[in-house]
Amino acid sequence: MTEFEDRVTDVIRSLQPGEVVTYGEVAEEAGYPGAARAVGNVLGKSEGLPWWRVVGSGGYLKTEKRHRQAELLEAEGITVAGGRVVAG
DNA sequence: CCCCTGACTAGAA
DNA sequence: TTTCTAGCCAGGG
Repeated sequence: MTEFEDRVTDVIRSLQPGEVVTYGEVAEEAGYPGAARAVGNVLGKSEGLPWWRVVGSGGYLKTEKRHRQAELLEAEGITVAGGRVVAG
């Protein structure tokens, strides 16, 4: 477990139900601005994390599990349409 | 160290 | 709107 993974996992685990952030925001909060890609890698490697609360730029669901992600997000009161999170 | 890949992002054509 | 390029960080060969 690297410090990077430690930071990223900590940030993601601190997310509350209904809270959605982007890979870039997670990377920035973790102290690694620009490491959005590495954030995605950590999400895929780590387990037991609310990965569905992390989306792409603009709220777009980029993952292969976007269908599952949409269901999980809607289960938390978040609306997903057109493959992206609807803000409002 | 160098090269390629990946759940990324912003800018330009 | 779609396609391509440049930048960022981490991991494996």
